[in-house]
Amino acid sequence: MKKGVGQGGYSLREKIFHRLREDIINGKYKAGDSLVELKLAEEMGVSRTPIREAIRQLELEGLVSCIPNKGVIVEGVSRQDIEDIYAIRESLEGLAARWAIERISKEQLKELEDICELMEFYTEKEDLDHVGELNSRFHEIIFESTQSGPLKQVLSDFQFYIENTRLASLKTPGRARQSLKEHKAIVEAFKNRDVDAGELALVEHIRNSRKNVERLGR
Amino acid sequence: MKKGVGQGGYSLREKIFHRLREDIINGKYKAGDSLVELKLAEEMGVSRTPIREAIRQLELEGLVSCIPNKGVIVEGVSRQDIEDIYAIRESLEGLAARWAIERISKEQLKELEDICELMEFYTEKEDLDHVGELNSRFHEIIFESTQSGPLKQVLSDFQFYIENTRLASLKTPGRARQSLKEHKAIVEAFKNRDVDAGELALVEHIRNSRKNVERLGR
DNA sequence: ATTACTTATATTGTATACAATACTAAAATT
DNA sequence: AATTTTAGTATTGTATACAATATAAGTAAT
Repeated sequence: MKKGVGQGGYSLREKIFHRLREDIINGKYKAGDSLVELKLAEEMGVSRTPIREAIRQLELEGLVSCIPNKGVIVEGVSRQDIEDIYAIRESLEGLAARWAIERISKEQLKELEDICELMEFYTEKEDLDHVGELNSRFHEIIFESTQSGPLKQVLSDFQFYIENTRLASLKTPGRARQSLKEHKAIVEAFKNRDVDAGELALVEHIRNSRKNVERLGR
Repeated sequence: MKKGVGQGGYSLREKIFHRLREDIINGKYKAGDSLVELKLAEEMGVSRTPIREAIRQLELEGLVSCIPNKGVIVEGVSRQDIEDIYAIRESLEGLAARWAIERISKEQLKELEDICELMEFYTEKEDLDHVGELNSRFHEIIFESTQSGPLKQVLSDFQFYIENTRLASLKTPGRARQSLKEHKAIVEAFKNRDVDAGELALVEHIRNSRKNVERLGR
Protein backbone atom coordinates (compact mmCIF):
# COMPACT_ATOMS: atom_id res chain seq x y z
CA MET A 1 0.00 0.00 0.00
CA LYS A 2 2.59 2.57 -1.06
CA LYS A 3 1.05 5.99 -0.76
CA GLY A 4 1.92 8.82 -3.12
CA VAL A 5 4.62 11.37 -2.59
CA GLY A 6 6.26 13.70 -0.17
CA GLN A 7 5.49 13.57 3.51
CA GLY A 8 2.34 11.57 3.21
CA GLY A 9 -0.45 10.47 0.93
CA TYR A 10 -2.93 12.27 -1.18
CA SER A 11 -5.57 13.43 1.23
CA LEU A 12 -4.95 16.03 3.87
CA ARG A 13 -5.94 13.56 6.52
CA GLU A 14 -3.33 11.13 5.38
CA LYS A 15 -0.60 13.72 5.26
CA ILE A 16 -1.54 14.96 8.69
CA PHE A 17 -1.62 11.46 10.09
CA HIS A 18 1.89 10.74 8.84
CA ARG A 19 3.15 14.10 9.98
CA LEU A 20 1.76 13.78 13.48
CA ARG A 21 3.02 10.24 13.73
CA GLU A 22 6.49 11.34 12.71
CA ASP A 23 6.37 14.21 15.17
CA ILE A 24 5.46 11.84 17.97
CA ILE A 25 8.07 9.23 17.06
CA ASN A 26 10.71 11.92 16.72
CA GLY A 27 9.77 13.47 20.03
CA LYS A 28 8.43 16.83 18.87
CA TYR A 29 5.37 15.91 20.88
CA LYS A 30 6.46 14.10 23.99
CA ALA A 31 4.56 11.73 26.19
CA GLY A 32 2.16 13.69 28.36
CA ASP A 33 1.77 16.59 25.95
CA SER A 34 -1.82 17.37 25.07
CA LEU A 35 -2.90 17.89 21.49
CA VAL A 36 -5.50 20.57 20.88
CA GLU A 37 -7.36 20.17 17.62
CA LEU A 38 -7.87 23.83 16.86
CA LYS A 39 -4.27 24.64 17.57
CA LEU A 40 -3.01 21.92 15.25
CA ALA A 41 -5.53 22.97 12.63
CA GLU A 42 -4.33 26.56 12.63
CA GLU A 43 -0.72 25.44 12.73
CA MET A 44 -1.21 23.40 9.59
CA GLY A 45 -3.67 25.76 7.95
CA VAL A 46 -6.53 23.29 7.72
CA SER A 47 -9.80 22.68 9.46
CA ARG A 48 -10.36 20.46 12.44
CA THR A 49 -11.93 17.68 10.41
CA PRO A 50 -8.83 16.04 8.93
CA ILE A 51 -6.98 16.66 12.17
CA ARG A 52 -9.58 14.73 14.07
CA GLU A 53 -9.53 11.83 11.67
CA ALA A 54 -5.77 11.62 11.91
CA ILE A 55 -5.95 11.69 15.69
CA ARG A 56 -8.47 8.87 15.69
CA GLN A 57 -5.95 6.76 13.83
CA LEU A 58 -3.13 7.69 16.15
CA GLU A 59 -5.40 6.64 18.98
CA LEU A 60 -5.88 3.19 17.50
CA GLU A 61 -2.14 2.78 17.12
CA GLY A 62 -1.77 3.67 20.77
CA LEU A 63 0.41 6.69 20.10
CA VAL A 64 -2.09 8.97 21.79
CA SER A 65 -4.96 8.33 24.14
CA CYS A 66 -8.22 10.22 24.03
CA ILE A 67 -10.26 11.17 27.05
CA PRO A 68 -13.84 11.86 25.90
CA ASN A 69 -14.83 15.51 25.97
CA LYS A 70 -11.53 16.33 27.51
CA GLY A 71 -8.73 15.96 25.05
CA VAL A 72 -5.99 13.80 23.73
CA ILE A 73 -2.62 13.27 25.33
CA VAL A 74 0.46 11.89 23.68
CA GLU A 75 1.57 8.43 24.74
CA GLY A 76 4.60 8.15 22.50
CA VAL A 77 6.97 5.23 22.30
CA SER A 78 8.91 4.61 25.46
CA ARG A 79 12.32 3.05 25.78
CA GLN A 80 10.59 0.06 27.34
CA ASP A 81 8.26 -0.20 24.33
CA ILE A 82 11.25 -0.34 22.03
CA GLU A 83 12.92 -3.08 24.03
CA ASP A 84 9.67 -5.01 24.04
CA ILE A 85 9.38 -4.62 20.29
CA TYR A 86 12.80 -6.11 19.77
CA ALA A 87 11.83 -9.07 21.91
CA ILE A 88 8.61 -9.49 19.97
CA ARG A 89 10.47 -9.35 16.69
CA GLU A 90 12.88 -11.97 17.96
CA SER A 91 9.89 -14.23 18.50
CA LEU A 92 8.16 -13.41 15.25
CA GLU A 93 10.79 -13.06 12.60
CA GLY A 94 11.63 -16.74 12.64
CA LEU A 95 8.10 -17.37 11.48
CA ALA A 96 8.44 -14.57 8.96
CA ALA A 97 11.61 -16.13 7.58
CA ARG A 98 10.01 -19.53 7.16
CA TRP A 99 6.97 -18.19 5.38
CA ALA A 100 8.99 -15.77 3.29
CA ILE A 101 11.41 -18.39 2.02
CA GLU A 102 8.54 -20.63 1.02
CA ARG A 103 6.64 -17.90 -0.78
CA ILE A 104 9.03 -15.23 -1.97
CA SER A 105 8.91 -14.36 -5.67
CA LYS A 106 11.88 -14.21 -7.99
CA GLU A 107 11.47 -10.45 -8.29
CA GLN A 108 11.42 -9.96 -4.54
CA LEU A 109 14.46 -12.16 -4.13
CA LYS A 110 16.26 -10.14 -6.78
CA GLU A 111 15.35 -6.97 -4.94
CA LEU A 112 16.79 -8.33 -1.72
CA GLU A 113 20.05 -9.06 -3.51
CA ASP A 114 20.14 -5.62 -5.09
CA ILE A 115 19.47 -3.95 -1.78
CA CYS A 116 22.25 -5.96 -0.23
CA GLU A 117 24.69 -4.77 -2.85
CA LEU A 118 23.61 -1.18 -2.40
CA MET A 119 23.97 -1.60 1.33
CA GLU A 120 27.53 -2.71 0.83
CA PHE A 121 28.20 0.30 -1.36
CA TYR A 122 26.81 2.82 1.11
CA THR A 123 28.36 1.04 4.07
CA GLU A 124 31.77 1.43 2.46
CA LYS A 125 30.99 5.10 1.87
CA GLU A 126 29.80 5.33 5.47
CA ASP A 127 26.56 6.91 4.27
CA LEU A 128 24.57 5.30 7.04
CA ASP A 129 21.37 7.23 6.45
CA HIS A 130 21.12 5.53 3.11
CA VAL A 131 21.98 2.20 4.66
CA GLY A 132 19.18 2.76 7.15
CA GLU A 133 16.66 3.32 4.39
CA LEU A 134 17.80 0.21 2.58
CA ASN A 135 17.59 -1.70 5.81
CA SER A 136 13.94 -0.73 6.22
CA ARG A 137 13.20 -1.65 2.65
CA PHE A 138 15.00 -4.98 3.04
CA HIS A 139 12.89 -6.08 5.94
CA GLU A 140 9.73 -4.66 4.42
CA ILE A 141 10.23 -6.95 1.43
CA ILE A 142 10.55 -9.93 3.70
CA PHE A 143 7.36 -8.99 5.50
CA GLU A 144 5.64 -8.57 2.17
CA SER A 145 6.85 -11.87 0.84
CA THR A 146 5.35 -13.80 3.75
CA GLN A 147 2.02 -13.11 2.07
CA SER A 148 0.49 -12.91 5.51
CA GLY A 149 -1.62 -9.83 6.14
CA PRO A 150 -1.57 -10.09 9.93
CA LEU A 151 2.14 -10.77 10.20
CA LYS A 152 3.04 -8.01 7.77
CA GLN A 153 0.87 -5.51 9.57
CA VAL A 154 2.39 -6.16 12.97
CA LEU A 155 5.98 -6.19 11.84
CA SER A 156 5.62 -3.13 9.62
CA ASP A 157 4.05 -1.08 12.37
CA PHE A 158 6.71 -2.04 14.84
CA GLN A 159 9.44 -1.41 12.34
CA PHE A 160 8.26 2.15 12.04
CA TYR A 161 8.24 2.65 15.78
CA ILE A 162 11.86 1.66 16.15
CA GLU A 163 13.13 3.41 13.04
CA ASN A 164 15.07 6.09 14.87
CA THR A 165 16.50 3.69 17.38
CA ARG A 166 17.64 1.40 14.63
CA LEU A 167 19.33 4.22 12.80
CA ALA A 168 21.16 5.23 15.94
CA SER A 169 22.16 1.64 16.48
CA LEU A 170 23.48 1.42 12.94
CA LYS A 171 25.75 4.36 13.65
CA THR A 172 27.59 2.73 16.52
CA PRO A 173 31.13 1.72 15.60
CA GLY A 174 31.33 -1.47 13.62
CA ARG A 175 27.63 -2.23 13.69
CA ALA A 176 26.98 -1.31 10.05
CA ARG A 177 29.62 -3.70 8.81
CA GLN A 178 28.39 -6.50 11.03
CA SER A 179 24.81 -5.82 10.05
CA LEU A 180 25.78 -6.05 6.39
CA LYS A 181 27.29 -9.48 6.98
CA GLU A 182 24.08 -10.61 8.63
CA HIS A 183 21.95 -9.38 5.76
CA LYS A 184 24.18 -11.22 3.32
CA ALA A 185 23.71 -14.42 5.29
CA ILE A 186 19.96 -13.93 5.16
CA VAL A 187 19.97 -13.43 1.42
CA GLU A 188 22.19 -16.46 0.96
CA ALA A 189 19.76 -18.66 2.87
CA PHE A 190 16.85 -17.22 0.89
CA LYS A 191 18.59 -17.95 -2.38
CA ASN A 192 19.14 -21.53 -1.30
CA ARG A 193 15.57 -21.76 -0.08
CA ASP A 194 17.06 -23.07 3.12
CA VAL A 195 14.30 -22.53 5.66
CA ASP A 196 16.28 -23.52 8.74
CA ALA A 197 19.32 -21.43 7.82
CA GLY A 198 17.08 -18.49 6.94
CA GLU A 199 15.23 -18.63 10.21
CA LEU A 200 18.48 -18.87 12.10
CA ALA A 201 20.09 -16.01 10.20
CA LEU A 202 17.16 -13.66 10.56
CA VAL A 203 16.61 -14.37 14.25
CA GLU A 204 20.30 -13.99 14.89
CA HIS A 205 20.22 -10.66 13.08
CA ILE A 206 17.39 -9.41 15.26
CA ARG A 207 19.13 -10.70 18.36
CA ASN A 208 22.31 -8.84 17.51
CA SER A 209 20.42 -5.66 16.69
CA ARG A 210 18.69 -5.94 19.99
CA LYS A 211 21.90 -6.43 21.89
CA ASN A 212 23.39 -3.42 20.18
CA VAL A 213 20.36 -1.32 21.02
CA GLU A 214 20.55 -2.41 24.63
CA ARG A 215 24.16 -1.31 24.74
CA LEU A 216 23.01 1.95 23.26
CA GLY A 217 20.51 2.45 26.07
CA ARG A 218 23.06 2.91 28.82
CA MET B 1 -31.19 12.33 23.45
CA LYS B 2 -29.51 9.27 22.03
CA LYS B 3 -30.87 7.86 18.85
CA GLY B 4 -30.25 4.82 16.74
CA VAL B 5 -26.98 3.50 17.99
CA GLY B 6 -27.90 2.02 21.30
CA GLN B 7 -26.75 3.31 24.63
CA GLY B 8 -23.55 3.44 26.60
CA GLY B 9 -21.31 6.07 28.04
CA TYR B 10 -19.08 6.28 25.01
CA SER B 11 -19.07 8.62 22.08
CA LEU B 12 -21.03 7.91 18.96
CA ARG B 13 -17.84 7.37 17.05
CA GLU B 14 -16.71 4.73 19.48
CA LYS B 15 -19.99 2.89 19.40
CA ILE B 16 -20.07 3.00 15.62
CA PHE B 17 -16.52 1.76 15.42
CA HIS B 18 -17.28 -1.22 17.60
CA ARG B 19 -20.51 -1.94 15.78
CA LEU B 20 -18.95 -1.82 12.33
CA ARG B 21 -16.06 -3.93 13.50
CA GLU B 22 -18.44 -6.52 14.88
CA ASP B 23 -20.45 -6.47 11.68
CA ILE B 24 -17.34 -7.11 9.63
CA ILE B 25 -16.01 -9.85 11.89
CA ASN B 26 -19.40 -11.50 11.96
CA GLY B 27 -19.76 -11.31 8.22
CA LYS B 28 -22.66 -8.89 7.93
CA TYR B 29 -20.36 -6.94 5.67
CA LYS B 30 -18.33 -9.35 3.61
CA ALA B 31 -15.01 -8.89 1.88
CA GLY B 32 -15.53 -6.88 -1.27
CA ASP B 33 -18.62 -5.04 -0.06
CA SER B 34 -18.38 -1.30 -0.31
CA LEU B 35 -19.35 0.94 2.57
CA VAL B 36 -21.12 4.18 1.71
CA GLU B 37 -20.90 6.81 4.41
CA LEU B 38 -24.28 8.41 3.84
CA LYS B 39 -26.02 5.08 3.78
CA LEU B 40 -24.46 3.98 7.05
CA ALA B 41 -25.21 7.38 8.55
CA GLU B 42 -28.90 7.14 7.71
CA GLU B 43 -29.01 3.53 8.81
CA MET B 44 -27.70 4.47 12.23
CA GLY B 45 -29.46 7.79 12.45
CA VAL B 46 -26.33 9.90 12.77
CA SER B 47 -24.32 12.23 10.60
CA ARG B 48 -21.40 11.25 8.43
CA THR B 49 -18.83 12.67 10.82
CA PRO B 50 -18.67 9.88 13.41
CA ILE B 51 -19.08 7.31 10.64
CA ARG B 52 -16.03 8.65 8.88
CA GLU B 53 -13.94 8.65 12.03
CA ALA B 54 -14.90 5.06 12.74
CA ILE B 55 -14.03 4.05 9.19
CA ARG B 56 -10.64 5.69 9.47
CA GLN B 57 -9.95 3.45 12.43
CA LEU B 58 -11.17 0.34 10.65
CA GLU B 59 -8.82 1.28 7.84
CA LEU B 60 -5.85 1.35 10.18
CA GLU B 61 -6.77 -2.07 11.51
CA GLY B 62 -6.84 -3.34 7.96
CA LEU B 63 -10.47 -4.41 8.13
CA VAL B 64 -11.36 -2.06 5.28
CA SER B 65 -9.30 -0.31 2.68
CA CYS B 66 -10.02 3.17 1.43
CA ILE B 67 -9.52 4.35 -2.11
CA PRO B 68 -9.27 8.15 -2.07
CA ASN B 69 -12.28 9.94 -3.51
CA LYS B 70 -13.76 6.64 -4.44
CA GLY B 71 -14.89 4.71 -1.44
CA VAL B 72 -14.09 2.08 1.10
CA ILE B 73 -14.31 -1.64 0.58
CA VAL B 74 -14.41 -4.31 3.22
CA GLU B 75 -11.36 -6.51 3.59
CA GLY B 76 -12.60 -8.64 6.44
CA VAL B 77 -10.74 -11.48 8.09
CA SER B 78 -10.07 -14.42 5.85
CA ARG B 79 -9.69 -18.02 6.85
CA GLN B 80 -6.01 -17.69 5.97
CA ASP B 81 -5.72 -14.65 8.25
CA ILE B 82 -7.12 -16.69 11.10
CA GLU B 83 -4.68 -19.53 10.55
CA ASP B 84 -1.85 -17.02 10.41
CA ILE B 85 -3.00 -15.47 13.63
CA TYR B 86 -2.86 -18.79 15.41
CA ALA B 87 0.66 -19.31 14.15
CA ILE B 88 1.62 -15.84 15.32
CA ARG B 89 0.11 -16.46 18.71
CA GLU B 90 2.03 -19.69 18.98
CA SER B 91 5.20 -17.68 18.49
CA LEU B 92 4.25 -14.85 20.80
CA GLU B 93 2.45 -16.32 23.75
CA GLY B 94 5.53 -17.99 25.09
CA LEU B 95 6.98 -14.55 25.51
CA ALA B 96 3.72 -13.38 27.01
CA ALA B 97 3.79 -16.20 29.52
CA ARG B 98 7.32 -15.43 30.62
CA TRP B 99 6.65 -11.74 31.13
CA ALA B 100 3.28 -12.33 32.71
CA ILE B 101 4.59 -14.77 35.30
CA GLU B 102 7.33 -12.37 36.26
CA ARG B 103 5.04 -9.38 36.58
CA ILE B 104 1.53 -10.52 37.39
CA SER B 105 -0.09 -9.01 40.47
CA LYS B 106 -1.75 -10.94 43.26
CA GLU B 107 -5.12 -9.56 42.20
CA GLN B 108 -4.68 -10.62 38.61
CA LEU B 109 -3.56 -14.09 39.66
CA LYS B 110 -6.61 -14.37 41.85
CA GLU B 111 -8.78 -13.38 38.94
CA LEU B 112 -7.25 -16.07 36.78
CA GLU B 113 -8.06 -18.64 39.43
CA ASP B 114 -11.61 -17.39 39.79
CA ILE B 115 -12.13 -17.47 36.05
CA CYS B 116 -10.83 -20.98 35.94
CA GLU B 117 -13.32 -22.09 38.54
CA LEU B 118 -16.15 -20.41 36.72
CA MET B 119 -15.00 -22.04 33.52
CA GLU B 120 -15.24 -25.39 35.19
CA PHE B 121 -18.73 -24.57 36.39
CA TYR B 122 -20.00 -23.50 32.99
CA THR B 123 -18.18 -26.30 31.22
CA GLU B 124 -20.02 -28.80 33.39
CA LYS B 125 -23.27 -27.02 32.56
CA GLU B 126 -22.23 -27.03 28.90
CA ASP B 127 -22.91 -23.30 28.70
CA LEU B 128 -20.16 -22.76 26.20
CA ASP B 129 -21.02 -19.15 25.35
CA HIS B 130 -20.19 -18.26 28.91
CA VAL B 131 -17.05 -20.35 28.75
CA GLY B 132 -16.04 -18.45 25.64
CA GLU B 133 -16.41 -15.12 27.37
CA LEU B 134 -14.37 -16.33 30.32
CA ASN B 135 -11.77 -17.63 27.93
CA SER B 136 -11.38 -14.19 26.37
CA ARG B 137 -11.14 -12.58 29.76
CA PHE B 138 -8.59 -15.15 30.90
CA HIS B 139 -6.21 -14.41 28.09
CA GLU B 140 -6.85 -10.69 28.27
CA ILE B 141 -5.63 -10.73 31.87
CA ILE B 142 -2.47 -12.48 30.83
CA PHE B 143 -1.86 -9.90 28.11
CA GLU B 144 -2.48 -7.17 30.62
CA SER B 145 -0.17 -8.65 33.20
CA THR B 146 2.78 -8.67 30.80
CA GLN B 147 2.83 -4.91 31.33
CA SER B 148 3.97 -4.58 27.76
CA GLY B 149 2.00 -2.11 25.68
CA PRO B 150 3.13 -3.42 22.31
CA LEU B 151 2.59 -7.08 23.15
CA LYS B 152 -0.79 -6.47 24.72
CA GLN B 153 -1.94 -4.43 21.74
CA VAL B 154 -1.05 -7.09 19.20
CA LEU B 155 -2.46 -10.02 21.07
CA SER B 156 -5.67 -8.23 22.06
CA ASP B 157 -6.37 -7.18 18.51
CA PHE B 158 -5.78 -10.65 17.18
CA GLN B 159 -7.84 -12.21 19.91
CA PHE B 160 -10.79 -10.16 18.78
CA TYR B 161 -10.35 -11.22 15.18
CA ILE B 162 -10.54 -14.90 16.01
CA GLU B 163 -13.28 -14.64 18.60
CA ASN B 164 -15.92 -16.35 16.51
CA THR B 165 -13.60 -19.06 15.32
CA ARG B 166 -12.53 -19.76 18.84
CA LEU B 167 -16.09 -20.05 20.03
CA ALA B 168 -16.86 -22.49 17.24
CA SER B 169 -13.77 -24.45 18.16
CA LEU B 170 -14.84 -24.59 21.77
CA LYS B 171 -18.10 -26.17 20.73
CA THR B 172 -16.50 -29.16 19.06
CA PRO B 173 -16.95 -32.36 21.08
CA GLY B 174 -14.56 -32.68 23.97
CA ARG B 175 -12.66 -29.50 23.27
CA ALA B 176 -14.16 -27.50 26.14
CA ARG B 177 -13.10 -30.10 28.69
CA GLN B 178 -9.61 -30.36 27.25
CA SER B 179 -9.33 -26.59 27.09
CA LEU B 180 -10.29 -26.37 30.73
CA LYS B 181 -7.51 -28.76 31.66
CA GLU B 182 -5.04 -26.63 29.76
CA HIS B 183 -6.18 -23.47 31.48
CA LYS B 184 -5.79 -25.16 34.84
CA ALA B 185 -2.23 -26.12 33.94
CA ILE B 186 -1.51 -22.53 33.03
CA VAL B 187 -2.86 -21.20 36.30
CA GLU B 188 -0.91 -23.82 38.22
CA ALA B 189 2.34 -22.72 36.60
CA PHE B 190 1.50 -19.09 37.25
CA LYS B 191 0.82 -19.79 40.91
CA ASN B 192 4.18 -21.52 41.21
CA ARG B 193 5.84 -18.68 39.32
CA ASP B 194 7.32 -21.40 37.15
CA VAL B 195 8.32 -19.58 34.00
CA ASP B 196 9.30 -22.62 31.97
CA ALA B 197 6.21 -24.60 32.86
CA GLY B 198 4.03 -21.59 32.18
CA GLU B 199 5.53 -20.96 28.80
CA LEU B 200 5.14 -24.59 27.91
CA ALA B 201 1.55 -24.79 29.12
CA LEU B 202 0.44 -21.65 27.33
CA VAL B 203 2.13 -22.50 24.05
CA GLU B 204 0.75 -25.99 24.22
CA HIS B 205 -2.70 -24.53 24.80
CA ILE B 206 -2.41 -22.35 21.70
CA ARG B 207 -1.05 -25.23 19.69
CA ASN B 208 -3.99 -27.43 20.63
CA SER B 209 -6.47 -24.67 19.91
CA ARG B 210 -4.87 -24.21 16.55
CA LYS B 211 -5.01 -27.89 15.73
CA ASN B 212 -8.64 -27.97 16.68
CA VAL B 213 -9.40 -24.96 14.51
CA GLU B 214 -7.61 -26.54 11.60
CA ARG B 215 -9.75 -29.64 11.98
CA LEU B 216 -12.72 -27.31 12.04
CA GLY B 217 -11.69 -25.81 8.72
CA ARG B 218 -12.30 -28.88 6.63
C1' DA C 1 -11.80 31.30 55.37
C1' DT C 2 -14.25 27.69 53.28
C1' DT C 3 -17.78 25.85 50.64
C1' DA C 4 -21.25 25.95 47.26
C1' DC C 5 -22.96 27.97 43.35
C1' DT C 6 -23.06 30.57 39.29
C1' DT C 7 -20.84 32.43 35.03
C1' DA C 8 -17.45 32.51 31.48
C1' DT C 9 -14.44 30.21 28.47
C1' DA C 10 -12.08 26.63 26.19
C1' DT C 11 -12.40 22.26 23.93
C1' DT C 12 -14.37 18.38 22.17
C1' DG C 13 -18.51 15.93 19.82
C1' DT C 14 -21.77 16.08 16.15
C1' DA C 15 -24.28 17.93 12.27
C1' DT C 16 -24.53 20.38 8.18
C1' DA C 17 -22.80 22.96 4.14
C1' DC C 18 -19.82 23.39 0.46
C1' DA C 19 -16.03 21.77 -2.81
C1' DA C 20 -13.66 18.33 -5.46
C1' DT C 21 -13.56 14.08 -7.68
C1' DA C 22 -15.16 9.95 -9.97
C1' DC C 23 -18.85 7.40 -12.28
C1' DT C 24 -22.84 7.16 -15.77
C1' DA C 25 -25.07 7.80 -19.57
C1' DA C 26 -26.87 10.40 -23.07
C1' DA C 27 -25.73 13.65 -26.85
C1' DA C 28 -22.67 15.24 -30.35
C1' DT C 29 -18.99 14.51 -33.58
C1' DT C 30 -16.27 11.79 -36.62
C1' DA D 1 -20.77 2.43 -35.48
C1' DA D 2 -17.29 4.15 -32.71
C1' DT D 3 -15.44 7.79 -30.15
C1' DT D 4 -15.48 11.98 -27.81
C1' DT D 5 -17.95 15.41 -25.23
C1' DT D 6 -20.59 16.82 -21.81
C1' DA D 7 -24.10 17.17 -18.51
C1' DG D 8 -25.73 15.06 -14.41
C1' DT D 9 -25.36 12.42 -10.30
C1' DA D 10 -23.35 10.06 -6.55
C1' DT D 11 -19.78 10.01 -3.22
C1' DT D 12 -15.99 11.42 -0.83
C1' DG D 13 -12.95 15.38 1.14
C1' DT D 14 -12.87 19.57 3.70
C1' DA D 15 -14.66 23.51 6.14
C1' DT D 16 -17.77 25.60 9.10
C1' DA D 17 -21.61 25.89 12.42
C1' DC D 18 -23.80 24.37 16.35
C1' DA D 19 -24.31 21.53 20.74
C1' DA D 20 -22.52 19.34 24.82
C1' DT D 21 -19.16 18.97 28.24
C1' DA D 22 -15.38 20.20 31.20
C1' DT D 23 -12.23 23.59 33.40
C1' DA D 24 -11.52 27.88 35.78
C1' DA D 25 -12.73 32.04 37.96
C1' DG D 26 -15.35 34.77 40.51
C1' DT D 27 -19.28 35.62 43.70
C1' DA D 28 -22.50 34.68 47.39
C1' DA D 29 -23.61 32.17 51.56
C1' DT D 30 -22.26 29.97 55.77
